[in-house]
Amino acid sequence: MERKEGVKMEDVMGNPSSFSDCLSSGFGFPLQSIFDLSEGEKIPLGFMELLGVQDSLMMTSSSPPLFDMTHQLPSLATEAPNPSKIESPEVFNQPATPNSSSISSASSEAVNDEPVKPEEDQEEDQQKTKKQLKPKKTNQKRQREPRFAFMTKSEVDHLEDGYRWRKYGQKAVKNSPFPRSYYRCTSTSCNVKKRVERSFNDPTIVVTTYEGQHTHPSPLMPRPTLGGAHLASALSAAGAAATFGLPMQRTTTTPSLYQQQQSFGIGIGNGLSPLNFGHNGSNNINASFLNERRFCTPAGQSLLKDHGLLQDILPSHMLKEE
DNA sequence: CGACTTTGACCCGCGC
DNA sequence: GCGCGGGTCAAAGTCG
Repeated sequence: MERKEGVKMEDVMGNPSSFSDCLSSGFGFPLQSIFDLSEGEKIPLGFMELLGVQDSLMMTSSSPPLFDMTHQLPSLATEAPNPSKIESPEVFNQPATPNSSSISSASSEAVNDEPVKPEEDQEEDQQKTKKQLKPKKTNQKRQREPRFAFMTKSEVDHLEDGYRWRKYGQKAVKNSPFPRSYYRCTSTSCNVKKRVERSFNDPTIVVTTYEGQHTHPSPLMPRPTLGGAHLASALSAAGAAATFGLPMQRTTTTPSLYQQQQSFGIGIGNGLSPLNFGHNGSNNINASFLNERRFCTPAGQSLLKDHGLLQDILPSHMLKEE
């Protein structure tokens, strides 16, 4: 059940227009252009499977939109590439508007995750590190941290997110010319990982998957001051960002690149994810943000029809909303 | 010299 | 059981 029951993007997105309506209402400005998929067109879905995404749904904004969404997003409309550009749907089924946004999700492969590993596990990790190739316990499945994935339109692979990451691996991705990179938070005792890869169909889109929760504040930047109409969503994203190290817009040596980034995500997670984001408590905001999402039922309805792990994760009353 | 990246090998889970 | 693909490790190389 771990891999097979991934929620396809079409399930997540449901009716595209409804989904965009949903987003619009959530963000307070039109996003239609972003999600304006022509009928019959497939919605992104490969990513979810690719990411092993499953389970419940949450959405959050992150990254540049976090701080300047009104400026960023409308520009997306004009940037939307020609859908006819899409190729090889059998491989990736890239969104019709690939640069439109980030679709993210968090899986709940580790429903019982805790931010901090128990001592036993830590010892085990250490042992594993020392005796890397030694046999592992057989009856204990490798537990995965909850994951949160999102797509970001960016020309740089490794988005600055306030945390320091060490790359520990890179693998070629099947059916994709772009490799997947594996990063780990450099902070000791922080076991957050992330994977970064480019969309096969739209190389300008970077798919970032965070796994685990930071057990420490960002070493590189203080929590930004947020305000204005998008505070709620911004904070929501900030909560996720704080936890997962989502890219946050900040001044860098390549500001132009970051200005091009556009992302927000649909977190697909277990009970933990949306509401339990953040190690230090932006939960309420997340919750309210999610409530907004929750009542955008068309997408949710469609989503919920795909059962898989969702049923296990979403509150029952959400399931009944269809 | 420490931090980080690259890269090939290995392990593990899953599907057939 | 076998093969495939994803994920991880760690030695070697690179960079500042």
